[in-house]
Amino acid sequence: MDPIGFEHHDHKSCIRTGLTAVDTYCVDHALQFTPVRRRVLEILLQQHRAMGAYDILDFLRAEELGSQPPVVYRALDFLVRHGFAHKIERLNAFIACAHVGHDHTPAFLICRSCDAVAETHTDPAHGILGQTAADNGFVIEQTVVEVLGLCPSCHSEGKE
Amino acid sequence: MDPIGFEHHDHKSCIRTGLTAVDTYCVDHALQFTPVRRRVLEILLQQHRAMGAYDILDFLRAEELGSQPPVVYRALDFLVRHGFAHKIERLNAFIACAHVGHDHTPAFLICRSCDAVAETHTDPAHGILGQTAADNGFVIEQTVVEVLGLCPSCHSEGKE
DNA sequence: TGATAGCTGTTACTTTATAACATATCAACC
DNA sequence: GGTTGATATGTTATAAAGTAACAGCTATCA
Repeated sequence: MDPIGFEHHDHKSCIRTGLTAVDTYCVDHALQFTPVRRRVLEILLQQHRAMGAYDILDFLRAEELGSQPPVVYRALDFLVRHGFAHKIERLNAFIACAHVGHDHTPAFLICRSCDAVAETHTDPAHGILGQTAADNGFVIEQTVVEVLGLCPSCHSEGKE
Repeated sequence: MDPIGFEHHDHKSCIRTGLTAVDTYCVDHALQFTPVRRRVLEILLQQHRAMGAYDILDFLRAEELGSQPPVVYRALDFLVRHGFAHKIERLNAFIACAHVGHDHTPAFLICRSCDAVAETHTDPAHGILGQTAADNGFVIEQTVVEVLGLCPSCHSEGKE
């Protein structure tokens, strides 16, 4: 499970693979992967970047697939709830999950210069943080890890 | 540096200590710790919880210390920029720093049941995440770590 | 003494997100 | 086959969070 986001790749196959994985998962788990939900995920996969809910809504509007905020927020809620997409809290934005089907705690590397986002993973239960939580009787359920900095290409261009 | 937030403590002294530490830091670093900025920090210390900007603004309004959003957002920006307060992205809220003066990467334990927030710290540069960033040439500048779950007292009360 | 830099006050606005209710779809069950 | 319940969508309206832009104030200092 390498981080996905900064390197070049076969993007068409990455969209296809992502949708197929979710199709399969939804069939297996009796989830309704409806047209709106599918299209929102497809937009996220196609754009391959963190998108605001209203950015996504613009796409839906253009194709008459729902035009009001609750439509896109509900679809995003479904996708996030089932791990098909993630919310980047720091950006108030959403991104397709790069590791559908793998149980993982996502972590994001966010470039502050070009806004590229790469998904990787982490293991909060171990290390100093997990130890602190355990010592204090705190029960970890979900972990948000978002790293800000400079991606390889912005860094090599000497961006400040 | 123990996590601060869930256990009982001498709260008055904690407010006093926090303000004094920032007073000193600002004198040493030629920062202007103005009345509005001081009062916002004091409110955060007194309330000892994550507060939305508009919650803080309500306090300021009541004492005629500025009544419009930019006033509180600017004060918060100052406090966050210098590490006297932190933003909890997940809650769109702010909290006084519990470790002023110590150079640290804050991490927060957030109870989803009672909204209590405890500040602890982490070390993102080490572990799997730091390794991944290094391997990919990503330069880490800032890290957001927010853990959601159940605090000891909500957990022991059997909250779901 | 006027020029600069930084802080505050205010208006107006943008962006992000949700409550509430009506309508539609579909499968399970009698 | 009609009823019911659960789930999804459509829509209006509004709440909550955050910012741009500009005017005015204060202190410092060349």
